[in-house]
Amino acid sequence: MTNSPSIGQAFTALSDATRREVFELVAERPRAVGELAAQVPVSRPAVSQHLRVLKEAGLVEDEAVGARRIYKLHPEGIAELRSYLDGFWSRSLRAFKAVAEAGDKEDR
Amino acid sequence: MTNSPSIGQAFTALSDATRREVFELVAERPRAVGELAAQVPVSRPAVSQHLRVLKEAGLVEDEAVGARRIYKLHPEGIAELRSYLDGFWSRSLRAFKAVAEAGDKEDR
DNA sequence: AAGGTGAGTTAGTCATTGCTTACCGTAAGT
DNA sequence: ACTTACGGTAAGCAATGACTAACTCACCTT
Repeated sequence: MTNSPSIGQAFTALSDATRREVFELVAERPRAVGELAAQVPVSRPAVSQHLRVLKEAGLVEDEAVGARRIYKLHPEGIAELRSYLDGFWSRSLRAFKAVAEAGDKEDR
Repeated sequence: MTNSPSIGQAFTALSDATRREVFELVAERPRAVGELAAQVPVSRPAVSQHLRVLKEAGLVEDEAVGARRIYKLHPEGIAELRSYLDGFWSRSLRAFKAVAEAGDKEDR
């Protein structure tokens, strides 16, 4: 229960293509902002803004190293999202199957 | 090796709060458009548009029943997204741990 | 101490999108 | 056939958001 970011924030964060790209680069290995900006077709401030969204969603964290800031994954936030999704899919599909079986019954 | 194109659509589809609400209603049990619109604080055409986004993302499917259209989950699309995400989280966290261990080594 | 480099913030622009109202096609009942 | 119910589509509007350029601050050289 640290700063439990809403699930909506995580979806929103990952719904933008550029932001997903940044996130995947960070996932490969920790990187500084300038390095990320070099791999992506937008300016450095834009990357900075994307990183802020990802950070507020609990998906990445940053660490100051001299004048640079190194961004890396925030595994706890990711695990949290992951387990939420697992529950979400299970619930949904369970309900779906329940309805399907009830439908079978009626059809007979 | 970025995204399979539909992954972004799925995230986008689920990033909107109203659309998540519609999706969860459909997940509970199949429903007609008007029924969904009655449960949600937006107009029927708005729900129609949300349903189209969800459908294009492969999350729901529809079936004509008389003059009504019944929307239900599209379990194959959901399973696809789910397994993509599982792979994604595993890859990411594996890379994260690899970096963490390499860092330990250097620190010694 | 001074210049250079790395990064977050602000202001402003332009495109996207979520919403509503109005309209149109289709199915079903009388 | 007419009418009513259901739902998708179109046009238009307001709000959100992704981006850039310009600024400022912090750190790291020399």
